Amino acid sequence: MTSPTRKPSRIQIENRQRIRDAALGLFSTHGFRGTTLDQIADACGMHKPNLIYYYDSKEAIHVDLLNTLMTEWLSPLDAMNPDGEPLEEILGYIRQKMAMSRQFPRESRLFANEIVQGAPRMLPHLETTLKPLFDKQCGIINTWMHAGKLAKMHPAHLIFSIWAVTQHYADFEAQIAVLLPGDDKRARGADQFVEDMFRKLLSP
Amino acid sequence: MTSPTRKPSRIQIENRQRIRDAALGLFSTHGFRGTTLDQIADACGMHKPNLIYYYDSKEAIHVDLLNTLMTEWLSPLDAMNPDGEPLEEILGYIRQKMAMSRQFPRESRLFANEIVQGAPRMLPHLETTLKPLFDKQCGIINTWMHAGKLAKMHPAHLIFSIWAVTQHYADFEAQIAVLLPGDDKRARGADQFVEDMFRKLLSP
DNA sequence: CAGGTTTTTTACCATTTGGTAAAGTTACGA
DNA sequence: TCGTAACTTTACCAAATGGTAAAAAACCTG
Repeated sequence: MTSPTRKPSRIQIENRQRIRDAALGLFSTHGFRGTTLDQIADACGMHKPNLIYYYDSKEAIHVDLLNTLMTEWLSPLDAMNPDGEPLEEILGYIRQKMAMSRQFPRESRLFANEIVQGAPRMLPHLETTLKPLFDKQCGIINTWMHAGKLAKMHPAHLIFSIWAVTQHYADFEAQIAVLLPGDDKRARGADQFVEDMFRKLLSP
Repeated sequence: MTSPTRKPSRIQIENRQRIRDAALGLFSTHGFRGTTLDQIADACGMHKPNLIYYYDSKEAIHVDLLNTLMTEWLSPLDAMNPDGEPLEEILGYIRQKMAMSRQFPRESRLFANEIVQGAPRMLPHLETTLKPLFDKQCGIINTWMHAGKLAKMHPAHLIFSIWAVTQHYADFEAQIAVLLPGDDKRARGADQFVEDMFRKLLSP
């Protein structure tokens, strides 16, 4: 690999992307230890030493994935506007989370795997990146509640419940597919239910 | 091992239990592939070949755990009484799920790991055991709703949301511990929030 | 307490797996 | 177009890992 200061070549950008995409699929369904370098190499049509040429180790791929995805995964939370209409801001956030569960289930499961196992590779990132954002948004929600715009409740637990319910549709998809077959209108039904649920909960 | 028809000896019962207990802790935090036989042997003070004496393979331990725990994990759902007071029956179920999240987080995470990864070793069990119970309880809830005892909503999604919110406290504990430190009153706050949330949601 | 049965331990093995060395090939700027 | 740096491939390795063979020890029952 070239010196760390040099900007990456076109080939580097492309191949790192190929690796991340293949690794995302595998890590998200088999976990870190359940995925082998050979599987990743296979999935992206490269040879194993070639992966190590682009990433120092298997763990480096995993860490890069987590860090790369963390920001975009959180961006809808950051986008909540303190000056907006409170109920619509939160419902908008919930809608985005539901859409992400459907469009990016691999990302959701990657994080789920990591957190369920105690966040061994992400705890620092949670402290430095997630925590400040979380606290800020809790503050905004709290302001809204005290202004009488929303029903009063513990903002942190409210966010937890939003994460729990929305991500559940991606993370526990295997179970849901068994219990509620015929997936045509499943997505719409879920959207409807979740929106109604939080609207009722939040209405003052 | 002795013939399969013979009833297990005292030592067999004890040692299988020791193995399951150690394996539960490890599988639930490192996943199936992330746990080694040596780790399990270490954790229960036995030698590796001794594990294989009691269980045919590492996978056999995992499967036995999942099957053994599935029933007790679901028993509160089964306990919902069609002739009881609807709101109290469901809130009672929710309280039990919250208590289980706190008392048996290892079990919760074991299942979470398994389901997130596509339930590779549990799909048949979900179909045969969980699905019928789930359908039955959805029917009961539906009856209650049509009798005007509860707000009308999709019963399946209601159960999903209960599972999502209650199990979230066990499965994502690592994240919650970062975001809401000072765990003294965290449990009480969670119980309060979840109960209020579903009471408001379900009131007709 | 004798003798077989169950349980534990030691030594070992084949495969898998993350990673390396180094030669070979391709891309690209001067 | 030529030389060098970037990239790819082949061959390989040490450690980890799931599991076995068989001897040794502990246990139970007649």
